[in-house]
Amino acid sequence: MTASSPSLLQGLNPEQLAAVTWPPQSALVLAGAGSGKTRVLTTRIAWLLQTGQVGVHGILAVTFTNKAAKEMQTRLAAMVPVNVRTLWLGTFHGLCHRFLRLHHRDANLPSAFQILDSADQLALIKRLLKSLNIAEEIIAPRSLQGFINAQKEAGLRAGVLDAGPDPYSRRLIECYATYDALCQQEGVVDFAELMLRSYETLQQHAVLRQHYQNRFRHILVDEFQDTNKLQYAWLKLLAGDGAAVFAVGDDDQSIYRFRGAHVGNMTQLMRDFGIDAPVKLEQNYRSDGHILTAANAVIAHNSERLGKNLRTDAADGEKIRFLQAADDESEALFVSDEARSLEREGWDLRQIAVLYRSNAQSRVLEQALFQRGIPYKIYGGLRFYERQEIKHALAYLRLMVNPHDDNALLRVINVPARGIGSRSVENLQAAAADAGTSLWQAACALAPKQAKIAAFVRLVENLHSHIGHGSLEDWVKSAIVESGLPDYYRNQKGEHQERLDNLEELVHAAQAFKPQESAFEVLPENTDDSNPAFPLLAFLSNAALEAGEHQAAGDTPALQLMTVHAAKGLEFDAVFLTGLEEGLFPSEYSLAERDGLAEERRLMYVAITRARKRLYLSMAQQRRLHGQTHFGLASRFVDEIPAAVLHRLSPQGARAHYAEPLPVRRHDSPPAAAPQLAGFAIGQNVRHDKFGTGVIIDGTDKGESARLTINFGKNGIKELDTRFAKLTVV
DNA sequence: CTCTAAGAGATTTTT
DNA sequence: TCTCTTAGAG
Repeated sequence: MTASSPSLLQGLNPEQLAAVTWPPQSALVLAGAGSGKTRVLTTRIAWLLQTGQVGVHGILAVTFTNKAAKEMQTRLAAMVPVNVRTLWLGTFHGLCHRFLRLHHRDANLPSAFQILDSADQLALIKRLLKSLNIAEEIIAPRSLQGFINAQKEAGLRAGVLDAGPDPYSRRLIECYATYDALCQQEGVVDFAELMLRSYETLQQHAVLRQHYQNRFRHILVDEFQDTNKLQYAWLKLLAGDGAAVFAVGDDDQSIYRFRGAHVGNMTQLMRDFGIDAPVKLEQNYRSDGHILTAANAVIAHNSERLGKNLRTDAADGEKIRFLQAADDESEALFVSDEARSLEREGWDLRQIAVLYRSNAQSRVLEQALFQRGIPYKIYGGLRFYERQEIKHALAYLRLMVNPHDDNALLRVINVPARGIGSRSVENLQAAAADAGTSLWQAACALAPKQAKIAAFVRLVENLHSHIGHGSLEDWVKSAIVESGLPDYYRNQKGEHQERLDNLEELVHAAQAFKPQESAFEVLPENTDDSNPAFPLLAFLSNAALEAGEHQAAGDTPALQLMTVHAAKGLEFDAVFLTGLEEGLFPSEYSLAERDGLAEERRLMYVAITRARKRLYLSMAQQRRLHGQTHFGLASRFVDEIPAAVLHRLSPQGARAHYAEPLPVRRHDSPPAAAPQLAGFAIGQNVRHDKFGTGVIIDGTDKGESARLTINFGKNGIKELDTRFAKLTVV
């Protein structure tokens, strides 16, 4: 074995070095925000390879997002020469997809199975409910979708679910069973199915299981705190008795419980794999001291942590600025003005983020930024492969590979309009149901009698005939042109140019597409699967698994707007954390859930640790939400930040003054001219001996005194008379 | 088929 | 308040 080259381990701190050179045993690495997590993970792989402890063949490296997988791949390639084809590095779903392509027969799937994205899944569910004659008022399609996905992510099939006495649950379970049968019949798998089917296939086929258990000696997992129960079971099954699992994660950054993430997997891993204690990475290379102090202080309010405290060699830096704005509009204007000032001072707008708890908050911010002419970019819109025109084009491509894809057929049988209205489609569906065939077969049967359906059948047959000659790019071009989509969009009034551009872009994407994964390579053992449509199949799978960027990178510098969730894993020179109000952040919903507050606090921790140099916190005393005015108190999370690192800005002329420390001064007059309420006013913050601090949300003047409605946050909303209640203005 | 109007629902989201 | 979806009329 050659000694590892010094350059590989150079520059690692002692913690990182310990993690990277961990003996070939399982480990749980607790990696704090900004502690060099990705570096440790990739260097560990490089080190294992370089020291000859394992071949590329013996490594399985799993991430959650395509972005993270690519990042690792790039970094790894820079460290050691790796054959990307033999390395199993990818997302959970990407790897399961590869596995199912390779072993589709064992998994009982057709070789050309297709992947349903969430929207496709929902469409199929709606169709299913209709066919079962279940009104959407009885079972909402979205809740059924949530139910099915949750069950699959818990590893449960309809057959093993206990209906119990509740007829609604029984209904859901029946729908789940029918849904699975329908998917199987149509040869489609949803995201959760990719995982579950892989897991079951491994479980049921001992030879296959042993093959992979013997093969993967080192299993490395990124963002381990985000794994759900099924993913954990899958990892455990693959690891078997012999593999070393190297899991990197941060329990304090677990913010995806609502979609099935199970932090308990971290302690479970320690138990199942005999790990005595986690390896901790606590040295932070991102944020200045005060920012870290705030982050540590906030997260310390959570119990049941694995325990970790970030430290830095950096200076304290600037204090955290906190603004209590009168309302959401002034908050937004403050952010806008401040961002512009920062830009003038030489900060890069791309390195400044505006974060919020919920997407609805972005509107006010957008308006203010637009008003001030500050370029911004929002993360969270439709992604490339989710756009209507792209999904239409993809539906034609799917019919090209497999005309029995009912979802695809229904999507485009009348787009562009070709005289096959809802009535004709219903007839078609009835015919298919009667004959027990796909819609395509029913359409072919009806074609001799109905000219319009015959035309559509001819179109699809013609598309199908392209396969076997020409390139992927040619096929995509043909599908777009022959479908008539470009004319359809050209003839539509309104903005169609963007859609036409996107269709053009789809052709470019096909041109540039190279299937990266070996899943589509023809294996010696299944040579009969040399399906000539494989490039298209790979292209379609890629479109479903990797829906593309939320926003084109763009070259003009722009402020970055996103939810706190979307900001996880990113970092910025300056961060504006807005809407820090009780009920918003922490969200009202979370307070009702068990451990909901702890998760919100982790979210706050994530938000704080995004900032390198400067952090702004802001709240609005009055905010319009869903058409109603809400009066909110400052978030409890702000109070959890030590006063010593917090600098409260005065709302008036915050910009003009904040260069010098200001005395604590709060806004003490309501934004709207309010009637005198015995010296109080709506919107004011007041303190009561028993109820604590609250905000006046309503009041009636009674001459000498006033009757005030006060929101005391967690202590409830009280009506108090100023004659009796001892209230002091804060 | 397309347009309009009315109604419901409105954390967080990757694959 | 706003946005998305769907039902019904033209």
